Amino acid sequence: MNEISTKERILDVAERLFAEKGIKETSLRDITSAVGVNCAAVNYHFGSKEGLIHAVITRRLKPLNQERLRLLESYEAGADNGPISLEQILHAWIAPTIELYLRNPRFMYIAGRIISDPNKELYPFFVPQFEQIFLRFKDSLMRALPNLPERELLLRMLFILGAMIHTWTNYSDLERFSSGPWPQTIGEEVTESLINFCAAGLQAPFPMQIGETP
Amino acid sequence: MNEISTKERILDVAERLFAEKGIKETSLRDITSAVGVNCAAVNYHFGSKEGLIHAVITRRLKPLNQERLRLLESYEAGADNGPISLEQILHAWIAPTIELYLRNPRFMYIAGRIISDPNKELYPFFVPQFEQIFLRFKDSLMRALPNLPERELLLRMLFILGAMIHTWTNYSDLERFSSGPWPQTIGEEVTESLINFCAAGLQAPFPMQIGETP
DNA sequence: ATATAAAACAAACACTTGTTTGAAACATTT
DNA sequence: AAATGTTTCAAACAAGTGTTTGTTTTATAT
Repeated sequence: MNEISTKERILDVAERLFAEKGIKETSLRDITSAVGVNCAAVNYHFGSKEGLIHAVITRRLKPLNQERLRLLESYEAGADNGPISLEQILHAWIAPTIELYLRNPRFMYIAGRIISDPNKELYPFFVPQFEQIFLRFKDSLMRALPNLPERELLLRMLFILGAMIHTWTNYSDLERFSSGPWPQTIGEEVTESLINFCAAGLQAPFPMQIGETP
Repeated sequence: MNEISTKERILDVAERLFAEKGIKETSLRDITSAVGVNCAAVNYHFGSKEGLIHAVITRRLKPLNQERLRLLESYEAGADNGPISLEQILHAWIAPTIELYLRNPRFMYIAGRIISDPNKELYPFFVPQFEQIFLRFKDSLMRALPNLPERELLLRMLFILGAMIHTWTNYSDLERFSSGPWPQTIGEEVTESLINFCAAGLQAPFPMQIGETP
């Protein structure tokens, strides 16, 4: 009755292997043999390997961006048309990713990898899912930082994106540099540190800026 | 006389193709046919594909880290044993990468990709080249920020690393979000913005910290 | 010029890749 | 129970992978 369908089991295993070995480095036979089905199952259920990749991505990315938008709008509604704090904007942007990471660490590896992939095969599919939400947050940040030139704001958003993605994918590497014990997985505390760091970076005085109101 | 050896031409082309298509996605035949030599040339000169990859990396990474160390030590020598500014530390860490990027944008793509690659095949080779210099900068930062707990410092260094790498590899993506004209390549100005952003982030007050001396 | 070493070559090797095919097993509906 | 549609399977396909082999060309040294 409550069995998981083959289609969904393929998605789960593919997500895991994509994260562990990389997308290109994972063969369909790796996936299907781990699931325990025939190698043709992927082509049957998803049409092609690319179809499988798309399905793996969309399954997580859609709810993630919906949650981001939901949070941002709830904060903005609470401040009725007034500007909301940087911390709130950053929280709406970052917190859902950490929640998703806590529930499913593997997907974040995949997302981070696709974004930093110079082979832009997946870009035409991936970027449009980000465009809308990115512009939405850009608008929010422009209202919160009215004196910051657009170019500088975009650069700082790029820095934030990089810090966030890199934290997902490389947090565990820090263990070797720590003299004390190092928690194996990312927790709420890291979210706070990241938001804290980024908020300070966003508020950094812009060198060329004159007559700024603090 | 002044001809470029086959070995070096292979390195140049491999670097270009690795950056454009990815390492795993680039076949030896892609490289050798672009150079105009036989497909066995790579195995002859570098032993294997992995040998070629190692050679491509080391050629750029070694001078980069040497320059970073040189800058850091020159700053520290100028302050005779006193603490040096965050901006100086960050400059020693970031500026050489941008200089390398200006001279050779392609390598930075490769480096960024290897770091964010979940397939850790290249890690045992790549990370040791970073370990020493990373610890060196960690020490410098700990002296400049004596009140910051080690864990928080390491996290912030991770954020900085991510911002830097992501800027190398994804700067051009910002064009689509800019309403005005967007310079195609990264210039000195971006370095300054990055250092500015990271310095502010490093100096962010740590929530759990009490009795801090500014 | 001749011997010796280095470099480049064509051709094949064994292997893996994503995909397709046609038949078998299963489930559902009539 | 028979017919229909869905899912799974074994087997093969064509194309591409890194690597090895033995030979030929080129350069260097005696």
